[in-house]
Order: sequence, then structure tokens, then C-alpha cells
Amino acid sequence: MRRMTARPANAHQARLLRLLRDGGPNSRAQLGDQIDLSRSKLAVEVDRLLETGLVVADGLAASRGGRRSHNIRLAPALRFLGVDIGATSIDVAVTNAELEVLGHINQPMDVREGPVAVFEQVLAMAAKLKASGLAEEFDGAGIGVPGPVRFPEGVPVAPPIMPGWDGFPVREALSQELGCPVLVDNDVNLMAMGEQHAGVARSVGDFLCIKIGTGIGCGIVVGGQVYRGTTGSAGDIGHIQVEPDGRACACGNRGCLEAHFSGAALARDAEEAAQQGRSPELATRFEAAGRLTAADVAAAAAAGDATALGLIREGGNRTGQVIAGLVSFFNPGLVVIGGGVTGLGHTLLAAIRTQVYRQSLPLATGNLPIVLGELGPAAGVTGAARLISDHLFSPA
Amino acid sequence: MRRMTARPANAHQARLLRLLRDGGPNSRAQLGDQIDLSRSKLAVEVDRLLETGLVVADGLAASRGGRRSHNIRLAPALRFLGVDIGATSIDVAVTNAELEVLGHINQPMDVREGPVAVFEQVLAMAAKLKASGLAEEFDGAGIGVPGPVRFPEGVPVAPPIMPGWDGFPVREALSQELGCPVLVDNDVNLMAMGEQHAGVARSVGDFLCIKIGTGIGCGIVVGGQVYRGTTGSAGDIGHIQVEPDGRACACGNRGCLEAHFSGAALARDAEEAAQQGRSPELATRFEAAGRLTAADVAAAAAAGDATALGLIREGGNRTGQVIAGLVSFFNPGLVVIGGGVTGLGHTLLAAIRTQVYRQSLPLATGNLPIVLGELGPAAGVTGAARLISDHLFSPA
DNA sequence: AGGGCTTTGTCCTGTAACTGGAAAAAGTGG
DNA sequence: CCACTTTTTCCAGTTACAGGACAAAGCCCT
Repeated sequence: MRRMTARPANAHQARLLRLLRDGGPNSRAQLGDQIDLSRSKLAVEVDRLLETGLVVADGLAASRGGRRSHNIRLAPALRFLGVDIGATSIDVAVTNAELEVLGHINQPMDVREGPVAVFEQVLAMAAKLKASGLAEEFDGAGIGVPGPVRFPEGVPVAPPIMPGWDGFPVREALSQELGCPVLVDNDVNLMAMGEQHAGVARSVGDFLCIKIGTGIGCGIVVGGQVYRGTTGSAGDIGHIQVEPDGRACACGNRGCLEAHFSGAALARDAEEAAQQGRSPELATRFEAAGRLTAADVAAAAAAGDATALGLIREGGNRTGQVIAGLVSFFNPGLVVIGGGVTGLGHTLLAAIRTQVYRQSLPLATGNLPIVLGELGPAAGVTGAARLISDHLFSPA
Repeated sequence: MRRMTARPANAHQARLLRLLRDGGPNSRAQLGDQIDLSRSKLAVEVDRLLETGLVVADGLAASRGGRRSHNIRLAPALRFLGVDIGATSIDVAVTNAELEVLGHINQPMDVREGPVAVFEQVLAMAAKLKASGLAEEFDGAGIGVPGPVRFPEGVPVAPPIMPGWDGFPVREALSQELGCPVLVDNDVNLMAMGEQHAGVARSVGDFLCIKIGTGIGCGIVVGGQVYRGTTGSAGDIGHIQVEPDGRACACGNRGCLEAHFSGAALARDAEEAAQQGRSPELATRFEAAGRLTAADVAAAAAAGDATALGLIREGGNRTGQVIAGLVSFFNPGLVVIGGGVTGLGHTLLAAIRTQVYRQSLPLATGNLPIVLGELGPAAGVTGAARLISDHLFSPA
């Protein structure tokens, strides 16, 4: 029953909460260095936050040559729930107010089972985390889904790989069930927010976050803010055409990037190669399991299989070609590559880099890092927690 | 000597100035409806602005059933200079504080002559406008150049079609010569701002503005603000690859969009067609003038020449292919097509639309207008004036 | 132990920002 | 001339905020 009922009363308080979230516990003096307020006003706002219970003062910090300071920190009992619904599995995690992941579970699940079945499982997973003592209640939850979302309402719109989800009131339904504020966003955007908060994209204002999983998507961050586009479909780069009259895509067109390279496409190509006898390594695995996944290709490549390496390289080239265009257009300060397929590692990254550095102009690529995400599966759930905390830590 | 020395003292005053700029003269009561301030506070700020001379109260408006209101308007003597330096010509215009173009002149000039020669001409043109009595002095100037700009410093960086301009301190030099504040930006960004202020893009928050002239560029507007990228090269879509191993481009690569379609490429292809006897219409014009331009192709197409129409259609397809990718990625609320080549009119637009609507997903294209800019050559200079007025109408 | 010095936190006072109501000014229409 | 509307001004009270004085609590050196 101890829920976060209070919200910051003004922009100063919101700012302070975010400083404490991102910088950890701080003294009043340290906070004063980071915010443009007089000490008196700062003290007043901190006192008000203390009254609401959103922050607590616990103990004294070590002296730095003078009077010891009080440690101000966010309420230690605050808990956020981060949910990342992928095409084939679900990640659920609990974080504290500083967005540190306290517990994280992952279970396989086909998103095509529909919202009702998926939410049943999400709620069970959340209950499991509660039962393990990591949280009494949740003060807010962020939900990522693998498709476009009308963000203000928290409703998926025309999601290609999520039949049955179109128009389903995800935000409303989960808010009801969980009994706390909920925000819903595209999974790629959450990954971008995760890497921004705790990963490779800290301190970068404008960057792109490419997620290669079952499909391919791109999170766009402009001036530190996620850009979602007019209808919430920004970053939907999986259906950019990379080859006229190329492979048929589920969307109805031909030659889409996603039809040529993605977790699903890679598995398909690998099975094809195995059946055609072009790769003994893949054939062995195919016979053993009856099917192949991106992980098999990664393993085969690591074992030196030329065909597997070729598939990865070709996919990287295709992806790099698209990213090169995006880099020319968007001129980001960083490109992050993430998602399930990053298990393909350096071979993939090298192919992408080669394409981008060759095709884009030097002014855009001159100082452009292209790196793998460093948070892995934690990126999505961390981003989800960040999303809802950004919301709760803003003036009511 | 009557120069705009004063600047708004706070955000409220800045807001008021912009309201008066964009909405024209207004009474205090009307201003009060558009700004979140009490009448008393509003009156105080208006009085302060009156004291500085930035705004004036002239005459009474007609009654609307009660006491007649005072007309508050921006100082009528305020003048902004808008300069749009293209690859082959220069546009210079004077506007009043409401950014209405009072006078506009255009002269041919090759930007490759270098900054010194170009600025000599710009200053001469500005002097001519002054001499015609449209302005005593300029209170600010916006300058557009056809290449990437490091915006905070107002310095072109690595501009492909502007040899000799790299690193030239445009802002500083012109500020000195003109004796007023100056801002420098990419010409495409200014076109976007122009269409946003007075053209088709009013009231659209996120849109793209494609300018097809000698080269091809794209202005990106996010949340009403121009997005310039990390190094100022955002929107540089002319060098996105549209055909592997395609035409050689000036940038050193092959298959760039600009190498296949742009004012320059179109002229080249038209001359080729004329010489190869594929088009009698173009051949006649070629013999008459010794060379061909995009305008010739437009004229030939208007006369029904199949080859000319084919060139336009093919170019539109190529451009549309790239724009389709950008639409998928950026999910804009509007796409504006502008620049010199828009003389090609509906044929071009139709080809672009076809490609975009076919290649991008319905969610992104469902309600996406793709239209020609409605300001023509005035877009750039209006945008330039808007740029500097935005700067001057913000807190000092 | 005691005195100088530093850092942290609190208190207090004066000023500027701001709101909302009352009232005046200036109009319309019957 | 009166009732009513719209616009503007005036005024009094509240809140936001800055910055200085000062107290508290530590350090280090003698």
C-alpha cells in the first residue's frame, strides 16, 4: 500500500528528482552545484520533497574538509517495473528509483498469442518478482512492444508482426491491473533510452539505436529526447527497400531490408544453405535441431564456417547500406547496434562500419562511433523504467 | 543610426515579440488570450517593450462591442535582411518585423568565385535595397549558403560545391560589414523555415523540406525547430546511394542521388539525349543555346516531348525512392518539395508521390501530404529573416 | 586542547514577479 | 439616458527568489 502518490510540485523539484536518479545520492551543496538556484530556495524545495516522502535524508557523508553533509536520496522503497515484450520472448525487471535493475526474468512467448495471453504472463512474471521480495508494490511501469505505438494513448497501431494488438488499450489495461501509472512505447525507443541512461549513449544528444532482432528497427534520439514521428512509426527502417524486386516481405512489398536481413531472414537463409549443402557446419546443426536460428549462424561463424560468415557479412553490408543513408540524413553523434542478432558480433559490426564509412561523406562520419550496445537485454527494461520515471519525475 | 539595440529582457517579452511577428498587430487583450499571464503582468511587460521602442502603440482598433483597443505592433522601422546564396545566383530581400518581403532582388553569381567576390555582390545588392528607400539600416541579417555550416560559429565546413569557403568566417565578416547581428545557415534549412513561417508548412511540427536545385538537400524540422545534426550536415541526402556502381559523383563515390538527378544531372542528361538524337525538342533548344538547363527540360516536357518527360519521371522515381526511405525513418507530417527544379511541376511530383506511397508503410503515408513549396524563391530569404528574428526575439 | 580555516546548512530580510479583484475608461444598442 | 460589453488601469496581497549573515561541524596545525 506504500505507493508513490506524490508528484513533484514544480519544475525545480522535478529537476532535483532527476538529478538524484541519474547522479545517485547527493548533498544539498552538491545539488546546488548542478541546479541554478540559490541555496535558500534549494533548501526549501528539498525540504518539501522530504515532506512528501519522495526523497529521504539518511546519514551523513564523509567530511570533505569541513562540516559533513547530509545524504539526500530518492525514497529507497520506490520500485519501477520494466517490461520488454519482444516477438518471441518477454523480459520483465524491477528497478529502484535510480533505475538499477534489482531483478530480471526472461521467458519465451510468442507475441502473436495476442495481448490477453501475453499480459497474463507479464502479470505472472511481475508477481514472481514481487514474491521474491524485490518489491512490495510498483510505483510505475514502462512497457515496450515490438511495433508502432500511438504514444499519448499507449495503444499499438497497425503493428505488422502483432496481429490482434491493433488498437488494444495496453496502457489502460495494464494500468488497471498493476494499479500504477503505465507508459507504452516501441521496444526500440526503450532500448535507445536504456543505452542513453546507463549504456554507451550517455552524454550523447543526437544518436541512432539500431535494433536487429526478429525484425529491424531504429530508435531516434534528438536533443536527448526520443523522437517518435507524427504517427508513432518513426524509426521503422525494416521496410526500406534495399533491392528492387528483391525478396518478398511480409509487408507485401519486395526487397525490404527486413526481408533480406533480420533474425528471421538469417535463420531462413541458413536453413536454405544447410539444405543445399553449402555449409556442413550449419547442416549438422540443422539435423540436430530441425531448425536454425541466428544463434546457430553465430556459432557456425565462430567455428570458421565460410557460408555462415558470408551470410553475416552480406547482411551487414545491406544493413550498413541503409545506415549509411540514415547517417547522411540525420548526422548523428553515435550509432548503437543492439538486439538479439548482436551475438553475431564483430563480423557484423565490421561489415556495417565498412559500408557506412565508405558511403557517407567524411563530415558526417569523421567522428562517428558505430558501436555495439553494452546493456544487452537490460537495455529494454532499463529504458522502460526510465520512460516511466521521466514521466513521474515531471511536474504533475 | 536607428538600430535595434534593445533585446527582450525575459522570456515573456520574447514570447510577445514572436506573437506580434507571427500574428501581426494585436491588442493587449488579444495578446492575453495567447499567453499564459495575468492581464496586470502582461500590461507591465508590454509597457516595458514600449519603453524600449521594440513595439509601438499606434491608433485604436474598431470596437468589438465595448471599449476600443490599442493596436500594439512591432516597431515599423525594424528591417531584416535575408540573403540566399545559391550555387548559381544570389537572392537578397528586405523584410519588416513581420517578415513580409518589402523588396527582393536576384542576380546570377557563381558561388565558386569565392566568398570575397560573393560578399562584394551581396553588399552591393543590400546597398541597392537601402538606396531604394526600403530600409535605413538593417537590424539583423540571415545568410543561407549551399553547404553544411557549423551553426554556432556561422562558418561553412567542408562544402563540396563551394571550394574556397571552407572555414571562412562568414558570420563574423558579414556582421562587421553590415553592422548588425548575422546568423548563417544551410540554404535548405532556411527554405524549411520560410515554408514554416509563411508557406505550406504552417502549423506542422515535424516535416521534411526537399530542395532540388543544382544539388539536392533536405531541411529537417523536429518539433518546430530546425535539426542540424551533430556537425551541421544533417539533411545532406544528395549523396545517398541510389544505384550501386551508378554514375560517378563529384564527391568521389558512385551512384549518389545527386549524380543521377539534380539540376546539374538533368541538364547533363538532356544534352546527352539531344546529341544522341533521342529528342528533337531538346536538340532544337540545344542548338539554339549551346547548352541546356533544367528549364529547357521543363519546357520540352510541357511541349509533350517524351524523352524530356522520361527524364523527369526517372529522376522523380529516384528521388521518390530516397524520400520513401526518409519517410519510413522519420515519419514526417508533411513533405515539401522545393528548389529550382520544381519548375518540372506535376510530372515530378507525381513520380515522387507514386514511389513514396508504394514503398513506405501505410501508417507513415496514410495521412502524409507531399506538396510543392508555395513560396518559391521567397522561401529562402523569408527563412533567413525568420532565423535572425528568432534569434533577436529571444532573451538576451 | 585550542585557534584558524573550510565546508555545509539554516535563517532572515529585501526585492522582484505575479495574481486577481475592483474600478475606470470607452464603446454599443435600445 | 441606461444597461451592458470590452478593454485597460490600478492596487493590494502572495509567492518566488537571491544573497548575506551566521551557526554547525568538521579538518589540520601548533
